[in-house]
Amino acid sequence: MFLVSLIPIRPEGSSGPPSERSDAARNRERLLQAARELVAERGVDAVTMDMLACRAEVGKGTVFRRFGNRAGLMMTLLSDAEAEFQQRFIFGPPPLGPGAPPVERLMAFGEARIRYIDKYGELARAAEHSPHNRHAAPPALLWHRHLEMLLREAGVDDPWLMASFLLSTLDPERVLYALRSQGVEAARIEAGWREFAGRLLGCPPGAK
Amino acid sequence: MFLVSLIPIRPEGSSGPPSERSDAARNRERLLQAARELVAERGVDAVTMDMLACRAEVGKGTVFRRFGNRAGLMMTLLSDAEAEFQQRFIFGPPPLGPGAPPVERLMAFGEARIRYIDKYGELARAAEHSPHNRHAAPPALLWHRHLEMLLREAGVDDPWLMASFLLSTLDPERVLYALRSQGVEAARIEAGWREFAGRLLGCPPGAK
DNA sequence: AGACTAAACGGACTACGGTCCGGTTTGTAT
DNA sequence: ATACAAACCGGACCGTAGTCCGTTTAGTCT
Repeated sequence: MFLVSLIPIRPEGSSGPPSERSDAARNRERLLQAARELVAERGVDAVTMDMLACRAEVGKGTVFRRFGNRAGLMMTLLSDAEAEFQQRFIFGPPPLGPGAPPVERLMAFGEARIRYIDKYGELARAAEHSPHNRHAAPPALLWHRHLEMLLREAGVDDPWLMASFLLSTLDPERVLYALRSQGVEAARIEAGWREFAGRLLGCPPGAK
Repeated sequence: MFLVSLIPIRPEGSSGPPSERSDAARNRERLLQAARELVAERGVDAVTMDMLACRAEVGKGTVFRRFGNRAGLMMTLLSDAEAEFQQRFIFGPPPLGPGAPPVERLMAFGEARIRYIDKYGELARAAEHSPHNRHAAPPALLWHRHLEMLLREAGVDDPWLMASFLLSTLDPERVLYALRSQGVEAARIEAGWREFAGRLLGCPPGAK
C-alpha cells in the first residue's frame, strides 16, 4: 500500500498543471456519487445543492467551487454521455459522422439529439438551465460549430444564423414539453425534424 | 362625491362576475405604476418583487396574488403591446394580416416578432421566464395556433410540430442572445428568418 | 346605522441558489 | 522533522421568488 504512493501515478513531467490535491479528488468523487444517488432516488428536479452537500458530507462552498452552479453539476453528470455523443457526430460512422452528405448528417444530428433528450430528460434540461451563459457553454458552442459547418457545406447563406435557428429547435425544454407535457412520441418529433432539415436544404419533400 | 357612489359605475346586470373591489383596483393601479417606474429607473432585471411591493406601499402577498409570479407581472406590463401585436397578425393589413399567401404571412410574422423582441428586450424575456407553463401561456398558444394555421394552409405535414419548431426559433432568450451578446443586427436576423421560412415552404431561395 | 361575509391585505416565513472568508489541510522545500 | 504557502474546506450569510395565515376592509343586507 505505501509502496504504491511512492510511484508517481501521473508522471506528467514538471510542466503539467499542478495536479489535483488528494482531498479535492476525494471530495469530487464523494460529490459525484452522492449526486448520482440523489438523482436516482428523488429525481433531478428535487435535488437541491444543500441536500447534495449534506449527503456528500461536504460544505456547500465545496459544491459550488467544484461545479460553478447547478447547471454545471448536471452537465458533469452528463459528461460521459455528452462526450460519447460528440464522438459520434465528429468521428463516428455516417450518416451522423463524416462521409454522408450534409443533409443526411443534419437529419441524423437532430434525430440523435432528440433521442438524447428523450433519454436524459430532466437532466439534459437542468444542464442547460444556466442563468446567463447557456449558449456560450462548450458543448453548445461545439454543436453550433458543427451545424454551421454542415450548413456551409450545403451552400446555405448565413450558416451561423441558420445553425442558431436549428439549435433552438433542439432546446431540451421545448423538446421535453412536446414529449412529456404534450405526449408526442419521440419518433414523430424525429420524423418532423428530418422533414424540417430536408426542406431547409432543398431536398424534395417526399424523399426519404 | 357621495352622489357618484349611488350610480352604479359598471351596470353589467346581475349575472356579471362580481366586479373588482375598489381597494383591489386602487392597489392594481399603484402596482402597475410603481412597476413601470422601477423598470424605467433600474431596468427590468434589477426589479425585485420586494422592491415593487415596497414602492407601491403594498404587501408582498398582494403583488403575487395579482400577478401570480414575476413572469406574470412582466406579461401584464407588456399586455398592451402584446394585444396590438395580436391585432396586427389576426386582423391587420397584409402581409402580416389575412390576405397574403401563407409564406409571406409567415415571413412577416417572424419579422414582426423579432422587432418586438428587439424593442421590448429584457421585458419580453422576463415575461416568458415562467418556471413551468411557459408554453401553455395564452399568448404562446395563440402564436402557435396562428403558425399552425398558416402551415396547414401551405400544405405542410404535421403543422403542429412545425409550428413548435418555428416558435422555438423566435424564443426571446435566443433572439436576445444573438442581438445583444453576439451583436447581430436585427435586420440580419429578420432576413435570415425570411429565408428560413421561405426555404421551409418551398419557395425558390433567391426569390425576394 | 349595524351586522355580516367574502374578498383582499400584509408581512413574517420558507426554500433555494449562490457568495464570502477565516480556518484547515496538503504537498513541498529545507 | 519542521516550516511554509497555496490550495482547499465548511458553513454562516445574503438576496430573491414564492407561500401562508391571522387580520382588515369593502360591499351588502336588514
